[in-house]
Amino acid sequence: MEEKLPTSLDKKLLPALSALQIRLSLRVRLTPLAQNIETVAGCDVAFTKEAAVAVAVLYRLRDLKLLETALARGPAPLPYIPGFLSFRETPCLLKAIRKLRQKPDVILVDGQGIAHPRGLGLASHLGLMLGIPSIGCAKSKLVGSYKEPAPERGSLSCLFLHHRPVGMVVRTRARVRPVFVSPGHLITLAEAVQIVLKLSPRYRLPEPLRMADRLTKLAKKGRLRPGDDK
DNA sequence: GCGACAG
DNA sequence: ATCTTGTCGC
Repeated sequence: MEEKLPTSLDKKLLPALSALQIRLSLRVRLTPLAQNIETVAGCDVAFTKEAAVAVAVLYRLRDLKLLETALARGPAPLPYIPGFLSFRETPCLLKAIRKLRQKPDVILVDGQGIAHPRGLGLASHLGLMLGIPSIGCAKSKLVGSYKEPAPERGSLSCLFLHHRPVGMVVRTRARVRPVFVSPGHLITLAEAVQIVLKLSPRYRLPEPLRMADRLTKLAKKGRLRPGDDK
């Protein structure tokens, strides 16, 4: 006898989560980085039924060298609901990022920063919880409007929401679909864009996100040693 | 009523 | 995101 429908959540849950996002968004700060950035962490999650597996990788920005990796497993609190992704992925991602031996200067996240209906995308949520500067780099947009950027690598086009610039549509590779960059926390849009371009010298997605995505899928299928590379 | 809709 | 074979292109 099935009593609960996977798609029917408590009627009071989403309104409560929306209120929480609005409250948290007021704490997000879009300020210039206080110091030079040496390391950037990339993170991603993969799901299997109700379980989630997250991976955090640490890169040295200067030469894009992989310094370390961390893995964590956990449950998926909620199903995927547009606008509430952070409540599904944040728990496991936090565990993985906190496992890194060295604290990253910046966190790069596969999702939106402030380019969100209530100004608190996954990247902003994670940065705020950790108190670390964060950048949102999504493969597609959630909200806002923009003009298609030029086909050359490095071309930019502002993403607007309510007449306000909340992100930048960035062409990281010539003639390839652009990515959507938005500041998460403790960083400016301009700084976020520069870092993403620096981390994407050859492929559409920044190296940290490509690596995190690859490791996350390896961990889901085959086995992945606690401390393993490539 | 008709689209849009991070992962 | 996840489910999946072959296939077009550099």
